[in-house]
Amino acid sequence: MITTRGRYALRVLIDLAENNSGSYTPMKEIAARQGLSQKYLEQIMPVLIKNRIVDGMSGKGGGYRLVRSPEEYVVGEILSLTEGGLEPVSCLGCSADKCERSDDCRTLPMWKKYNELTQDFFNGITLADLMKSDKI
Amino acid sequence: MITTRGRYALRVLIDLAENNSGSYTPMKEIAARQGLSQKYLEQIMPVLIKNRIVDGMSGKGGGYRLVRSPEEYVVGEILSLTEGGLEPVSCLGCSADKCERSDDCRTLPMWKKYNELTQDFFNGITLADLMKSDKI
DNA sequence: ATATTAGCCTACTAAACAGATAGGAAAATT
DNA sequence: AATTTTCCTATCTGTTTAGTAGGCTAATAT
Repeated sequence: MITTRGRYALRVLIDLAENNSGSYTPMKEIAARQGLSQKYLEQIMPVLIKNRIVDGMSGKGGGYRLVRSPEEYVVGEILSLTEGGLEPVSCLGCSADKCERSDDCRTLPMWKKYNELTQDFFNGITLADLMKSDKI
Repeated sequence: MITTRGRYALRVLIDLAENNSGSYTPMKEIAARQGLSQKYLEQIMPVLIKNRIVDGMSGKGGGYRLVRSPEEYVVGEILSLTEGGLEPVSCLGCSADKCERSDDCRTLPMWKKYNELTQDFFNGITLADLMKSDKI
């Protein structure tokens, strides 16, 4: 289940893209427009900063800014970063504690295929696609 | 994320299908073969009984038995029942507290499409498919 | 009768996660 | 120096996950 972290991150990025004036947009504005807690969003942003998804600027006149054009943002990347992966079962996670039954697990191939399906789906959608909803 | 409830339920059904002798298989045997807690499985089984997925028989010689042939079991049904739905975001759940922004939500169409993709994927796989892993 | 087995029920726990709230430090701009 | 804003850390409440433990009843086969 996709949590608020991933969903809110997407909404912030869409908001930034739709209200893009070239300058920085303070989180206060975005939170008000989106009806979300500013403090909670401030917690989600650092991971986007560290991974060069957005550019953050402190001080008066500061805020956040996209660093690419909307077509260059892939939804799968945003969700993976903010959710910490999109794997449908724990055995496929990065902290994969290698199940000893995995060699003859009857369901593992299914989970793997579903994982690929999920990755492909979300990697096939860009921020620009989300803005013109008929593309989805 | 698919939890142990859904994954274990599938493993129980596969075990029943693979060791199908026509008679009833006690949970003790299944738990031992699959390396799972019998008590925990006992918690998961009632939902499968109530929805006529398996047939349970008390007393000596009792246990559980499939009521259909493996080709007639769809993975999506098993997962939906044991997980309580497969929706990727809470706004698509049955206890849908109708988000007031849903009319112009930029991401809702994506979640809906992903939901359909997920349903279609798991509804396209049967227990019989899981048994011959090359089919996946 | 006795042993076996599901079915049901209650209670409990330990750990993690979800969804925040709060306070303040650091940086940058005016 | 004052203000704005990011950025960091801590805390909190409630829920979920993944079990464990125990016992009771009803049904069934031998």
